[in-house]
Amino acid sequence: MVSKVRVANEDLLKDLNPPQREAVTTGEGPLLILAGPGSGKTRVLTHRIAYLIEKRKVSPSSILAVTFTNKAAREMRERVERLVGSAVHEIWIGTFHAVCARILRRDGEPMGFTRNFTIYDDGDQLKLIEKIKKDEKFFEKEFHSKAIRERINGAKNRLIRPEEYPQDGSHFSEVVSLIYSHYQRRLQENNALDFGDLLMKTVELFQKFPEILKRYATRFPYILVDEYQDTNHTQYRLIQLLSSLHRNLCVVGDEDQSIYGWRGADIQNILDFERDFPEAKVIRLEENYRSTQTILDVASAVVAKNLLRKGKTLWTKRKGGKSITVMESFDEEDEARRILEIVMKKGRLRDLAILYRTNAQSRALEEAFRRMGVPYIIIGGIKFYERQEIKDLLAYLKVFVNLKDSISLKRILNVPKRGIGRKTIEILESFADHQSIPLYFAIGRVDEIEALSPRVRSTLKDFYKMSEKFRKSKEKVSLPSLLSRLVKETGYTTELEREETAEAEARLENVAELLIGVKSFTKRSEDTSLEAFLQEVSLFTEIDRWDEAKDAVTLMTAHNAKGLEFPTVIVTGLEEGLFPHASSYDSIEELEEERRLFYVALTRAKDEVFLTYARGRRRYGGTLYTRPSRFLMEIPTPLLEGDVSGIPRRIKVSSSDDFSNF
DNA sequence: GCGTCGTCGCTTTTT
DNA sequence: GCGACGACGC
Repeated sequence: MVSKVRVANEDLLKDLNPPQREAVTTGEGPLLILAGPGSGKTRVLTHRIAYLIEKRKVSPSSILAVTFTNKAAREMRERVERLVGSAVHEIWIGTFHAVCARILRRDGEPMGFTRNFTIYDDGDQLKLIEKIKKDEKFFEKEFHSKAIRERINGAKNRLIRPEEYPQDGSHFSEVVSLIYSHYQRRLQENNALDFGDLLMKTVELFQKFPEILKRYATRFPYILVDEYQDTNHTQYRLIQLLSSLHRNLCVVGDEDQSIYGWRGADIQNILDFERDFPEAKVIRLEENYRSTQTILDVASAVVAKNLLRKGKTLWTKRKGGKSITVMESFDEEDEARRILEIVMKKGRLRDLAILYRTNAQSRALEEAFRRMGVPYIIIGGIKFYERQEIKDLLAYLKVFVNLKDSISLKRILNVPKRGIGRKTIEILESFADHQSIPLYFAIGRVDEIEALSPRVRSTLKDFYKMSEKFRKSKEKVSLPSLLSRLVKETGYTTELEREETAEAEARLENVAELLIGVKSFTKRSEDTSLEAFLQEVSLFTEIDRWDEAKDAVTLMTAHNAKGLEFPTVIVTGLEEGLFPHASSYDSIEELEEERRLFYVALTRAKDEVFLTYARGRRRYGGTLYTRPSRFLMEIPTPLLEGDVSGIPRRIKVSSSDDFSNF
């Protein structure tokens, strides 16, 4: 093992091309690496970290590497470990959210929550907003909770506090601002933070307590950020603050792959890097090691239509390559059938990815695959950790860790059914409000609540006793045994077993899968505490589930495909209104983002690309007749084969076209 | 407190 | 065209 590591060290620069080598060896000062798809970005990042440690004798503990997904973080960790061995454990490698959660658990207490805070997902956010609407009497129907949530999230992405929420004179902006401030207060009462808070509270912590910032900024003289084009304003500020002392900031990104603008990502962050750091060195990685020249030509031709970019020229030693095949279908079922024909001709199913714009498109494909018995994996859609039974069990665990988490508590009070209904919860909540105590403590004091019947009181006491027992045992027993005892003692599975329906069956399977998941977590994780498990689950993403070893076709959205590669890629639903999506029509920025998304989809392919579109698509029952996507038209005709005659030279989109159903 | 019926929103992408 | 969730009745 030791000798292996040493050999790797000597080879640290051997297999790198000149710009890659420069990116790895450039020492101090800000560095912007513009890395096209397939240009060895992760290779450069990992080798750079190894080079810092081995050649520049930088302590591993003074390096911070930030990514967007757990998958990217894990991959970076594994690859750095191969280069430097166990020193990798001292490096902070993690997603923005995980790194912030770690900082806040250590030092966040002055911000008004304790280290065992719960992380609320979008479902929890919605419940909280709805509760506020009820309590504060916002009855107007036009205030959709989801719209309010989007506004609150958007504000947090831009580091805007409730009292700073911009007023445009509309009633809605007043309501958002008001609900936002209630919302923040309630989060604090629940000792909970949402995703946006993880980032925003960390920045606020650093701004309010410069000595804490100084500690972190001193500790991390070397900061690396992956996918810099996807950072939002809050993440941008965070990185600025952390790197303010040493200015050894290395960011890697590609403005052409910026596809998260709708989530607050600001493409300007990467475009302005040289303005922020005038002394920055800029390195372009333009040699592509993934795709054929044909694929690159197509992708480049498409993205060249965008105006908001720095521009780069991708090239590869893999000259030529198969033409891109266009396929026209009658409708989505026909499309699925034809895709299956392509799939059947290929030997290894894991070599194939089918990409689409919206998750809803997976349905027709899924049915076709199932009918033909072809193995497939769908990433996205109904997520594992968002399934009811999983959320139920996790809610129990969350309460054991954080008693103030009333959202989770309410979820489990009557699950499985124990006769605690709406009325009882109302009585408990009103008592809790009057006493200014969290709901859980109200349950501990049921004897003081006269409005409750003796029977309900005794049920609540049983519930309380059981919770206390589990809560106290969580330090003593292992996580898997805690969970299996919980399942048994609450009677959660007994209730499902009695049902004897296919749905209950599936739920039982999911519960079993959760138990397996907990076991595997305990095996692979250093910190096997319940708290650590809950955090991992909260920050888990769909793509983390992707298992490349399994021989199955992968179905996912183009968004989820970023960072992956496949020998064959099939991009489906290339129709006006769908891809590009109709919601992007009213702004150039959004249309350019759609085009970048298409670019991302194309550049996942190593050898072969199929592009499909349907003439009509079922939507809400009716059929919508569609035209081929303008993106097809942007591909130079000589590079295409197949049903090219269906693609008009120019696609006119007139205002009379009805895309309102999209 | 629980089951049934009706309404509404969904299908843009998610850490 | 369906699923989730809320209102209402028992």
